[in-house]
Amino acid sequence: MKQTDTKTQILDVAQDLIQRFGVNGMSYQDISESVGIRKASVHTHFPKKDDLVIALLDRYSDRFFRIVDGILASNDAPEVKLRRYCGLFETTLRSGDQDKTCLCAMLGAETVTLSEQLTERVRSFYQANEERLTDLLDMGRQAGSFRFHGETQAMAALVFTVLEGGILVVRVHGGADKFHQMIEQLIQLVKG
Amino acid sequence: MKQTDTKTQILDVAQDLIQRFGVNGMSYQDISESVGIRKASVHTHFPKKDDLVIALLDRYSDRFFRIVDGILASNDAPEVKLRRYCGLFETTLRSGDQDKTCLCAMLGAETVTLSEQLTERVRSFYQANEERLTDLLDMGRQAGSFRFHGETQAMAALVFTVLEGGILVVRVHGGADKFHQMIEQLIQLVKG
DNA sequence: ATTTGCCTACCTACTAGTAGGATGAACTCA
DNA sequence: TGAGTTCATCCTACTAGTAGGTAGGCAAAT
Repeated sequence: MKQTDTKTQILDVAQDLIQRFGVNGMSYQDISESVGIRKASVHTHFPKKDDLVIALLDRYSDRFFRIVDGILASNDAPEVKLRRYCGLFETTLRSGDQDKTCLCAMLGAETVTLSEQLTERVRSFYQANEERLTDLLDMGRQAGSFRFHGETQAMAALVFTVLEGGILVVRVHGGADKFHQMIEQLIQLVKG
Repeated sequence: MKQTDTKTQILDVAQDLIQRFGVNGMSYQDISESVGIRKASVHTHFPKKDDLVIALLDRYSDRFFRIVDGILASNDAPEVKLRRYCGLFETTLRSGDQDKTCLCAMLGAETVTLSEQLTERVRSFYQANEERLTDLLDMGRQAGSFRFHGETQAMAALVFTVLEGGILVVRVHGGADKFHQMIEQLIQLVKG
């Protein structure tokens, strides 16, 4: 019980730090200060930094896709599903001090400095998202609620990039409100 | 002459490193090794890291907007202008090992860890881009070649985000070819 | 004669990671 | 039941390496 507590606390703190400052902007010292244990004790739970980030990515992916698949399995109209999906990213951005990105967006920006293990996990997160988006867009198209030009896959890639790239970019200028406005514009284009 | 040479060399190397690894992933040691002088000598030219990055941002902005304004002032059709503008980002991504981002895209992702001075410069880079894009989209709309829904400003923000955010994201999965495909899809949506 | 550019040598602070000891809870077995 | 054992967690103390930055000297050009 207490064991899980500390481990979970470490993961929670590390996730928050990475979502704001990035993997390279987060240190074991930062974690230890936030959790209230010594730096060496953090290493007890996650010997190497990669161990921590991998555990983090796995937990994040699991949680994220459980929510996404819940949205996709619902009886909502395609447009509502799309709005709820986009809302996940907006909610992340609006949480805390409005400077939190998607974990995998941050890792994506840092990809060149990361181990192949990490990059591979981020890549499969991206891929899984695009696949689900492709399905969603396809269904919406068949239902007649989406009328965009071009291939569904290209549109899915575009939507995902706006969300994942946008959450990084808007922190500099415009913030969550601008992010919201951009998503709205995007959805209008999807509807055609 | 020789002074300018070294200074320029430092700027060139630093820009390349930041575009790939980020400000926090680049060190004076890295620069000194690439240029072939000692670390302390880099400090002679740019005492603080912020001095270097500010000089870099100013040079980058000047060069970038000289090119952009050249495109906008040309006699090309709006669609051609838009393609040439997007092409600037794609060219950056395709240069070197295909892992180079826009300088301000990288700084944008790192914004939370940067000084206000730097963030302010990145912000004005973003703003200036969106203004020019808004003008371009407006002209294209009036000429009848662009028929997108929604406000021009929202569309400009969307286009810019796809370019600046996309150049970060596609390095993980898809690379320059995917980036190209996304831009193509975006232009189709702008044309309506 | 002063400035410029580069050097060696150094500083403090911080990075990830390790060694080994103290504590305490849980399990084992006579 | 009680003694011994194992194991997890946390600790202090440390390593080697890297970060940004400084002090001060030397040589060549202005």
